[in-house]
Amino acid sequence: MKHEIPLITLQRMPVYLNYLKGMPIGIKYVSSGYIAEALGLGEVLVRKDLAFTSAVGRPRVGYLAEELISAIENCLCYNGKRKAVLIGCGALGKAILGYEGFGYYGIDIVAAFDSDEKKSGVTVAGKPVYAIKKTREEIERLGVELAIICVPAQAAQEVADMLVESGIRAILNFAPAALKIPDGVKVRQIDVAANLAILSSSIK
Amino acid sequence: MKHEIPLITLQRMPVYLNYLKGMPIGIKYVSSGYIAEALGLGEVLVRKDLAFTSAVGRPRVGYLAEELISAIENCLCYNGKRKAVLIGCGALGKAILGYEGFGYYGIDIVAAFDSDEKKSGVTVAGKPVYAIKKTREEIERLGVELAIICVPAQAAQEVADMLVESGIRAILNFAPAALKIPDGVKVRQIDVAANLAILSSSIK
DNA sequence: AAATTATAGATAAAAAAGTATCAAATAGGA
DNA sequence: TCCTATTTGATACTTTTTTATCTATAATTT
Repeated sequence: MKHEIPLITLQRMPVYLNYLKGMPIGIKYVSSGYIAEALGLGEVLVRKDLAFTSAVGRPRVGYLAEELISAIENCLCYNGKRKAVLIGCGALGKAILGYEGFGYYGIDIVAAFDSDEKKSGVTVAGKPVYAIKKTREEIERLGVELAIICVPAQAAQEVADMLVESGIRAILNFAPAALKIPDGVKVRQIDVAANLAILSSSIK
Repeated sequence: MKHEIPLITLQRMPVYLNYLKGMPIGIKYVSSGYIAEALGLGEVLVRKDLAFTSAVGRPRVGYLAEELISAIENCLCYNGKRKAVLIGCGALGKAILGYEGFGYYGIDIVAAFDSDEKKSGVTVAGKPVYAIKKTREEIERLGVELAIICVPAQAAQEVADMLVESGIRAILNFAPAALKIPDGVKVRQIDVAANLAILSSSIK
């Protein structure tokens, strides 16, 4: 495996992984051309991406599917298990808590927080919900590195500041607000409406 | 406005828009440097992006905020209003139906569909829910162009095929599955777990 | 066993995206 | 009114990303 996988390659890794996991179980080998065709990418691009993993392909055959899957998984969670918390147990927060598939990437949502004290003490999808003022304490106690923000846009910056102070190292932000975050803390933004707008603009 | 805005620029448009809309109302002009600083981008990049809109800046002053906002909005929904449907009224589907902010981009979710017939007839966040077998009929009747897939991964391809047959032109897919879609129909994928995994991998 | 073919992996080229530099414009102050 | 500082928009340059080409390898066919 080479060093420092470019973000753009990293972003394609889950796409490869999904495709590979979705293949019929009988298939033992996959070629880069086959993957490229299925995903609408160039075959050289696929090979270059896969070159960042530890998988090696065999001429005339391709990659051993099973090996490729674990090589990509390894690449996506090569630091082992990571803990995450979720802030904001509204409809979206609850939906995410119920979402299976984090474990898949070595991520474990260990707790959720909400400003509505009435929600404290309950569990959603098996995850305990705490009052938001307990956030820092719990993050430090549990050694959490990742956070998911599902609060309304107006509250997002305040929550983000608190998360950064608590030592969180990466934030997935669903609030439609550009967060001001110090260097060193990574942020990714998911704005559902914006994504649909981008699609809408790109059709004539 | 130049022609054919690159996707990468289009993707930043909502970011600019959010930032601009979040500014204190007293501010009349914004410079590219100011925006760049706030969003952690290069100032030339911001100017290049904004050059795709119809907004023109004034030397020594910057862009008229109000004008810039509508220029970007115009750019993101320059075809006017678009109708969308949502397939799959589980927790995530309901959360999205309740999400305000589509109208903002000229998008109107006009109906939702679910395979569970018990949900037919009800409304979620004011949107009518129909049986999934009515999808094609309703899409054609209402002249819908956009669709949001919120069904489980196993069902996603089948739903996507039906949407394409019904004449849908762009799909926002929340199911963690790579969809095989004919050219001409645009797809964007949002995979929550994958996004968190990418973040997780990018911290050391 | 030799020839053929499909595929990986490497290298080179091209295209796209981002960054730096600079002239022109203009607001504000001397 | 003239000078200075700031900001746009254009152009040139650099870096990143993607695509094309080529060589080596190994499975398959002859």
